[in-house]
Amino acid sequence: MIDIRLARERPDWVKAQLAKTGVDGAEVDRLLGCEARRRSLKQELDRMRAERTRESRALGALGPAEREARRAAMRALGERIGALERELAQAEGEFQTLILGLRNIPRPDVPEGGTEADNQVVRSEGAPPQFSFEPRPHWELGERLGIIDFERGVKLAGTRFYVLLGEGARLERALIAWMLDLKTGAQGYTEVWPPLMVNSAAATGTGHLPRFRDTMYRDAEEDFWFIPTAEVPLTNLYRDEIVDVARLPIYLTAYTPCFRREKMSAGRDVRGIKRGHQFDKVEMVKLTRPQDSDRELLGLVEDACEVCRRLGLSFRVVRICSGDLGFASAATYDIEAWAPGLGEWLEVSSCSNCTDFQARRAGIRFRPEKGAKPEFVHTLNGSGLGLPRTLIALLENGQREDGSVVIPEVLRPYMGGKSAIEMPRQ
RNA sequence: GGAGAGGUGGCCGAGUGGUCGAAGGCACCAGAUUGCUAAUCUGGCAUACGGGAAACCGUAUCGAGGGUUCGAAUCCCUCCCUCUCCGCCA
Repeated sequence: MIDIRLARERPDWVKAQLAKTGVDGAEVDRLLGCEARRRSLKQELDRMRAERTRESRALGALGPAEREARRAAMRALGERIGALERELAQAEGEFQTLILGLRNIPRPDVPEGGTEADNQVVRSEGAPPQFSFEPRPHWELGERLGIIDFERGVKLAGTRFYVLLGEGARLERALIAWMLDLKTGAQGYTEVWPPLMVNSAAATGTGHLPRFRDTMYRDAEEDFWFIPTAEVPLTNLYRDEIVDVARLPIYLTAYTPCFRREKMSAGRDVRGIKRGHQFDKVEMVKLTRPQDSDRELLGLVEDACEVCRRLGLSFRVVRICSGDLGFASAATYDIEAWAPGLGEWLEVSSCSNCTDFQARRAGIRFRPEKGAKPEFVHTLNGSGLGLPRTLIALLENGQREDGSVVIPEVLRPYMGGKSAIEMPRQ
């Protein structure tokens, strides 16, 4: 959530910043109006409670007869306090709804723009492969190789599910193991194996609740939400804690399956493995001091690029414009890998600086120095990478005319030394 | 799932209706002191919100939420969590 004090002190500035993301200034006005009402209610309530405390203590010292005489008046005061408390609770609830529903403020250097079309390609790396034949899409390659089974995925679960088989399953496992080795090795992240279900508090901490409850799967009876990304458990690891400043920055990584309803994307990307209800991802999360987060975002992007680079993929880095930023993000870079079969750039990673937005929601703080007041950390997250789209890029880039697929050098030790996935014998 | 015990400040731990935000201890910070690498003494030391230029003041917070009461850490109800034992299970 945003800093309500900032909004109170510089409402015009906050409105101007949020306007860049498409937020109507009236929303900020509503929030401030509600906050003012809440504050004045609290002030009046504080006065009345102070009176009650004072009088009650005096009563305690009195004899039974006098106490009895004043009881009615005190009771009336208690009832007025109760009424005011209910009123305050309602205002407080409204305020929480509003502030939890308001998105993060973009960093000042984020390019302004309304939609995806205004995103900027920052740089490109790696030449796209040239084919002497028409490159096939991954679903064709996967089915012919017998490593992706769409029909049986539908049989088991439904549309948007698939099954990886044989070398396909092995390749997925190889990618996970290799990526984690890279993250935990040269890149210095600490590996985490978190719960795949989290409670509402955690889902609220990262900004997924309350606004995006429709996008998550949940347990019907208990307060469990299937994680849409490992960002949720990783960022919430230190929820309601004051982390030792000497430990910052904290780098975390985890491989997890991710679960998304994809209701909003009905009809989009229905073919292939680009968008499923369940997918694997290796995620990176950083907790940093506020003054370090801009620099750490660049490092995060670089850590994701390095995965593409070592896989031999052709990729580009895209700076997301203000209007296309995610809810919690103040600055985002996407990394897109070229998929020659699909003929499109695939978002394989999205790296964001969420500044103090999530830290405020989740209560993650640090003490800059001994005796100083705790401040909110900055949180960052990025995919390193999303597995299905990486798999698409590998299959489509590595394909040969006979339908076999070359395995990148770095993955071969994880694939039993194999250098290619060959077509099955008829 | 059943039975029992328990959840109090950074930690340990007292407190069973009234100046209790909460004794005491540990840890921490400041000062004093001692000729020795630490001891002793004194003082300070929760968080959030609101008001105030500030000193400071007010309110809330003793797992969470309700209730009783003039007044609740303390009594009642519901829920959550932890521990022990039993059952069940990968």
